[in-house]
Amino acid sequence: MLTNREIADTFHAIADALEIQGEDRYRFLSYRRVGDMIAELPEALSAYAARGELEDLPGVGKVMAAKIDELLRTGQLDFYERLQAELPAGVLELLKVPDIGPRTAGRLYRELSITSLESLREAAEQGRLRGLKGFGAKTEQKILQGLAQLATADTRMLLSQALELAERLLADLKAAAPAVWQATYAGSLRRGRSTIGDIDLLAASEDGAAVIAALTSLPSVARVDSAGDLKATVILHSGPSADLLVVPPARWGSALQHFTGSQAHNIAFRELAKAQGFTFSENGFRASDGSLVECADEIAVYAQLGLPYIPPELREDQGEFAAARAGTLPTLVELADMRADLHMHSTWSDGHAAIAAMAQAAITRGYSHMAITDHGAYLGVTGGLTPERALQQAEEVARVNAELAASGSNFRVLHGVEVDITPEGRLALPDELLAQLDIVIASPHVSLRQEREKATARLIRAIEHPYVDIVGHPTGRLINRRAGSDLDLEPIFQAAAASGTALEINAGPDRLDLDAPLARRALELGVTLAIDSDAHAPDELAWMRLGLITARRAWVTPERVLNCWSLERLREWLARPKGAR
DNA sequence: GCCGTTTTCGGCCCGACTGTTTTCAGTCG
Repeated sequence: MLTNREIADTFHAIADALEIQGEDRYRFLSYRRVGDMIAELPEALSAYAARGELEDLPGVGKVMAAKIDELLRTGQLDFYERLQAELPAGVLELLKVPDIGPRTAGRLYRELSITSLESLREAAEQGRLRGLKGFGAKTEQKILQGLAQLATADTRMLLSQALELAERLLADLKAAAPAVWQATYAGSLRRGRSTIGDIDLLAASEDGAAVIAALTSLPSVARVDSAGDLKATVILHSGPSADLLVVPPARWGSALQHFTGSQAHNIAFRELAKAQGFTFSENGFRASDGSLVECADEIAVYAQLGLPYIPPELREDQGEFAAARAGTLPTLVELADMRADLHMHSTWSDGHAAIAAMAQAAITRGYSHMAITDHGAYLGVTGGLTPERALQQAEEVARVNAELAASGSNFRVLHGVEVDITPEGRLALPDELLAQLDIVIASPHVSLRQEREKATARLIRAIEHPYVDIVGHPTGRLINRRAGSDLDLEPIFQAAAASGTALEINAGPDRLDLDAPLARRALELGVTLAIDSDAHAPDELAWMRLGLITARRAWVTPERVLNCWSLERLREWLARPKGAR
């Protein structure tokens, strides 16, 4: 059975092929929109198909539904096969090169028989491109540069890397350009996606040219790709590119809304504006008489169409407009709601700090409690806790709590463990020990390549274990390095909801697992969530921010998150038999 | 190819920057 990802890729390929062939704009756009929609879908397409709901999906009509159905049933698509026969797959690859779009790709294929990145490079090096009408030496150079860039920038940045880079760039820009009144990052970074392609920056200033000049002369900038009076694109020494847009302060709101996206959200928003007699752009709302309504903040942008403010993390055209109209937008969890971090390690296993030091760091972050959850001994985990050492650790936790109480602090440390889930779904520590601990996280660390059926049964068995409170990083994915386990998530979420087991949004920068679409579906099915740093050092408690952003993208409210509960409420929940939670 | 608070046909988001074509198409976000 094809995954949503594979089917989305097929639709994107169809859209690209149709566009290169010069098909009607709105025909290929409809394929692209459906591809985008499928990529963000919370449930497997087969589930919608089984319920006969394909045509209820936005942008899917009879034709699209039949194509999805054919892909699900046969694993291939006749229509797509025929397209591929007309247009070699290598031609679609050309679209990955910056500055090569569908028109250019089509001409390169038809006029120079270029069918791969390799043959494109040869043709450019031999100076054959400039023979084409409209192509000069400069264009040829740009294409060669684009090909080189493609070879280096093959993976997207982690959210954590992009945040750090953007914040440094903003600081540098503000220092170099006094004319900047306000500046922030926008794009997929502001929406909190788990990986980021390039950095989008927005600055408010009355002197756009000065701000653009300041950006292009920053030491961190390797190359200027384009630069006008209002926007510029630069390539950074560290590899990624950054786009800067400069607008007058009076247009800050409309520009920020425009530049934050997503594209799908913007299209839907602009269609709404149109229905109310406006055209909307980064400059504001233009009425039919030509007058312009400027918006200094985003609240005014949404208010113009009678909508409440929609937080950036929700702007994916995944139901946020309907919720906004109905007044049912969620009150998203915030950093200030977080009272605890319930998954972290100390020198008792593979962490780098003592329990007391981790507690101090947690106190500094404003938490009221935390759980220390060192690894249980199993297979390769070095220094994992044996039952004996776990009991010794309990004494240290008690000492730390006694010292905290003696110093007048109300902060408390819960004693837990992160126990391994064996390939069969058993736990790697004895029940007698687990029963004595305050909190138990069970996580998969080994045998992550099991068959779907086995992997699913394994996780459900752990979820249903009477002493498991949280399942940590449920899929085991590592961003850019390892896909998660092949899991049937619906029954897993149902089991978690029914058994009163929380599922984790692990905030580790390369985990973010569950990711946002999965966490959103888990929430819909009634699962309680935990958002935890999995810190191995005091500084890493700051990773909570990444988990929080991911949770917000999943429409998570504080009520549904263990970490947002008071210590009393959490203790009460932990003390209850699992079936009664 | 889809779709409906100007509905079942006629629309479909918007604008800046670049190169090269002296008036704009192509690309991008």
